[in-house]
Amino acid sequence: MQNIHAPKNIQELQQRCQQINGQTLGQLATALQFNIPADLLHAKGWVGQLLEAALGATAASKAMPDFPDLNIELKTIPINAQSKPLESTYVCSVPIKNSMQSWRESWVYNKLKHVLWIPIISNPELTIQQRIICAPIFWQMPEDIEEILRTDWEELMEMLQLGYAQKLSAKFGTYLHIRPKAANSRVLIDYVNAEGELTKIVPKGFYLRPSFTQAILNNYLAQQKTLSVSQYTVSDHNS
DNA sequence: AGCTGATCATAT
DNA sequence: ATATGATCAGCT
Repeated sequence: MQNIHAPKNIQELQQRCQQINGQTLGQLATALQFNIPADLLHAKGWVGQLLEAALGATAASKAMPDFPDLNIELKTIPINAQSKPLESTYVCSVPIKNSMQSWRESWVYNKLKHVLWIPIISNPELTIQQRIICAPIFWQMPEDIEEILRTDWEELMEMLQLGYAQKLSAKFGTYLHIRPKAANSRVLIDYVNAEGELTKIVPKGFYLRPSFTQAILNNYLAQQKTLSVSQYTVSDHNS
């Protein structure tokens, strides 16, 4: 596996997903000549970048889908052997200064409209190289889900526009919520609060709660499919 | 144990 | 500084 170009069509992308389905991250990293980090603390984006390389996602691009020609976004989901998401999913940064957009114009909607989810069995007791790539989930945002996301997004953006960023905690939002997104909490940007005063806040990002990705996984599993072709069968429910 | 706030690396 | 890719880790 080498010199991977951008997939020309969705069939080609599906084929590539099939080729890595069931492989360990160690196997894939070796094939792509990626160095395997000792831990993810100092390599938090490593898994995503490995999968990007394997599938021919356009690397180092900005404000674009991972597969621009196909208009598909790639997201890895760390899950345990019971197919439970272990983390939330980062979507994009929150536009603080921009004037109000409509939902359909928003970055959140356009990033999440078509997503290729790739679950990775990532139990903490598994070393990085032992972690297993599962079957791909090609997903298009259903209408009922869109309504929930749209409502979340509109409420969150309204709070920001009205100057209530300080009160806007991660507790708001059914599926979509807002959390800090910065190198650290000392990174600050300008923000006009509800009183019209110029203040500073930590840059923020949109994230999807684990309950959101759990619903996607459950729906997929309900179609009599398994997430992995390896000896590690995700559909086995125990402990 | 799950959630929320904080944090890490790299590229442009 | 801000975008990409996320996971860490303290607190409830």
